[in-house]
Amino acid sequence: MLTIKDIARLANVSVSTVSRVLNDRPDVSEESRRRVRAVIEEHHFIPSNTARDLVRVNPDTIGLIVRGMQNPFYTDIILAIESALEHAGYTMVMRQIGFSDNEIEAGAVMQREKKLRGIIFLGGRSDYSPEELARVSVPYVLCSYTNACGTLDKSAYSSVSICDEDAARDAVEQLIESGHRRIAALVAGTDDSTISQLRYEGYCRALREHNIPLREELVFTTGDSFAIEDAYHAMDEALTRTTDFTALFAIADDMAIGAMRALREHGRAIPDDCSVIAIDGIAVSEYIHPMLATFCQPKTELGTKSVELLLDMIEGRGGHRQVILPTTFRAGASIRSI
Amino acid sequence: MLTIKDIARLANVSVSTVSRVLNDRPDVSEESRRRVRAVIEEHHFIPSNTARDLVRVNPDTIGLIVRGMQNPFYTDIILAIESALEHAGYTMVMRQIGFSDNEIEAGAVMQREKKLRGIIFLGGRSDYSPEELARVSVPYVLCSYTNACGTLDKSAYSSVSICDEDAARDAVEQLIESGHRRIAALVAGTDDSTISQLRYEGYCRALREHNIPLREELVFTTGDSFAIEDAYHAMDEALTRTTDFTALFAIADDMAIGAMRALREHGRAIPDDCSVIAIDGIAVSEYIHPMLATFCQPKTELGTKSVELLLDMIEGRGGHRQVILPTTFRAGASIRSI
DNA sequence: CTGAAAGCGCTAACAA
DNA sequence: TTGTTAGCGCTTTCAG
Repeated sequence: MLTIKDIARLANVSVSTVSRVLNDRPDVSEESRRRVRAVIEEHHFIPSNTARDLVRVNPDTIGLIVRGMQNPFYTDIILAIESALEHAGYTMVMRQIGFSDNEIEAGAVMQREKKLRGIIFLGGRSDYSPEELARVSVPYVLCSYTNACGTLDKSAYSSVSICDEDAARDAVEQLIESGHRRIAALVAGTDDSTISQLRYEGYCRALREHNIPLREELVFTTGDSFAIEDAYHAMDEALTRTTDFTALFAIADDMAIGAMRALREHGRAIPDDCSVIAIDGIAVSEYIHPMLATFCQPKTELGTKSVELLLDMIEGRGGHRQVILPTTFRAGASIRSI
Repeated sequence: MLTIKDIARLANVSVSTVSRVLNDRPDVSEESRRRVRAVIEEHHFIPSNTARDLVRVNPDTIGLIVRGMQNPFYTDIILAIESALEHAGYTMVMRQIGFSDNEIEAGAVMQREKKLRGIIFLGGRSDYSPEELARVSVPYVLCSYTNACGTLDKSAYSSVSICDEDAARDAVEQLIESGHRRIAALVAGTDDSTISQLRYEGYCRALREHNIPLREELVFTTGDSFAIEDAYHAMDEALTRTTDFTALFAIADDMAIGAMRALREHGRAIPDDCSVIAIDGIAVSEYIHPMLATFCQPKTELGTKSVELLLDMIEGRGGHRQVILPTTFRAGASIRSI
C-alpha cells in the first residue's frame, strides 16, 4: 500500500509538499506540483481518508442518517437534501442504518468520525429520551419525523414532517365525503409509537368528527410490518372474517397495493365494491390500475426545508423549530362515490 | 471530545487497558474492566473508528459496493449477502454509490480505508478495462452483473448473474408460444453496453429463432432510463405512432408497470388487447392487477453465491469463476393466448 | 516555496 | 494482568 511518504520519495519532495498538492494548496511550485501529480497518477495513489479524517477538522460536512433503504420516497428526499446542501457549499455524507439500529447512536458515532457540523435524521423513530438525544452535540434536524407520540420538549429539537394524524384524518374524510360510512383501516400497529399509530389516530378522529362509531373489527393490522406482502396477508385474513365495509383506508401506499390484491382475490372490485385511499404518494401507486388515491408527502420540500432549518442553526440564524408541511391530495380512480 | 486517554485517566488505568476493554480482550482483570466500563458508560464515550481503522488490520471485513439504491430487488440481495457473510464469520461494510460514480474507484478507496479482505460489487456497469479493474487488489466478485458486452478476460474476474440475453429470449418465447407474432419491445437503450442491450439482444434472438422478422418500429426506447415514469412516457409516445402489436416485452418489471398504464390510457386492455411480460420479479409486480408475468431474478441465490465465490477466493479454495444462475418464470395474468 | 517534526486517537508489540 | 511506547497515514504548524 502506497503512502504519501512513498510518493514523496518517488517525486523527490517532502511529504508536506505531497500533502499540499493533494489538497490543492497554492504554495507549491508548478514544477513540484507537476512531478507529484505525475507520480500519483502513475501509481494510482489513493490518499487514505481514514488518516485524513483523523487529522483534518472538516468545516462543512453534514451527516445524513437514513433508516431503511426500502422506503421508496426517501430517494427523492435524499436527492433534495443533497442538492440543497451542495448548493449551500456543504458536503453530505450519508449513512444507512437498519430498521432496528439506534439512529442516535449512529449519529453520535458519525459525528465523531466525520467531525460533522450537523446531522439530518431521515425517517426515524420518535421515542428517544432527552438524554439519548443529548449524545449528539451538533445541531440536527429530524426529517419526516413526528414527535406527536414522543415526550420531547419542543424547544429541544428541530423537525420537518407532515402531520400524520391530519393526513390520515383528511384521507378518511375524503372517503366519508364520498358517502362512505363503513370504513375499514389497515394499519401496522395502533399503539406502537410509530407513524402507524399517528395515522390510526387520524382515522379515529375523522370517524369521531363525523359521528361514525369506531368499529374495532374493521381495524386490520399487520402486526408491525409496513411490507406489501404482510399487508396482503393481513387483508386476506381479515376478509375471511368480515366484509362489512365499503371503503378502506391504508396507512401507506405500499400497504394499499398489497391490500388491493387481497380485495380483488376475494371478489371485491376496486372501486366498485370497495374504495381505497392511502398516504404517501410513492411513484408506483400512480401507475397501477386503478390509480391509487392518496395524500402525497411533499418529498422535495421535506428535504429542502430540513436543510434550511439545519443551516439556520449552524450558521446561528435561528434555534429549534418544528415545521409541519402540508400533504397534497392526488385523486385516483380507487374511490367511488356512493 | 473524549479519547481513550481521558477514559484511562478517569478510570485510573493505562490506555492499553482501556483499549483491551474496548476490544473485549480476555487479559483484563474484572475489576479494571468494570471500572473502565463504568467510566465509558458514564461519559458516553465513543471510540473513534477512524483511529481504529488506521491502526487495525481488519482480518475479516468484506466491502459491498452498491450502485443505486432505488433498485428494489437489491434489498433482498443485500440481505442475503449480509447474512451469508455473517454466517461465515465476516463483517460486511456497505457503500452506496450514485448512478454515475465509478465503482472501481469506490472499491479501491474502500479497500484502502477499511483494509478489506474482499469486495462484492452489486449491479454495476460491465465495461471496465483490465487496467481499471487492476486497481482493486483484493479478491472481488461482480454480482448481478454480466460481461457479455465487455471485453474482459474470463480468467480475470468472478461474477454471479443471470444470463440477461437468455432470460429475455425465454420471455419473448413465452409470448410467441402463446400465439403472438407481433411483439413490441420496451428497452432503455439498444447499444448502451448495459443490461438493456443484452435483453434487447435476447428479444432479437427469440424472434430470429422463430422466424419472425425484427420490426424496428416496434422497438421503443426510453433513451437510457429505467425509471417507471420514463417508461410510461416512452410508451405513451410510441402508441401515438403504432399499435400494430399484440404483446409487449419490457426489459424490466418497473418499466412494464409504467408501460401498462400507457396501454390502458390508449384504450388497450391487458391482457385482452395486449399481453405484457418482463424480467426481474420485483415485489410490487406481484400485487398489481393484472399480476405481471415475468422472469424472476434468483435474488437470494445471487447473494449467497457471490459470497461463496468470494470466500473461496479469499480462503484459497478457488480462482475466478463466472456463475450464471437461472431465472424462474412467474406466470401472471398479463398474458393471453391468441 | 519547502521540509522537519509534532501530533490526530487508537492498537499492538514488548516489558514489567 | 498491566503499562510504555512505537507507529498507522496524514495535515499542519513552524522554521528556514
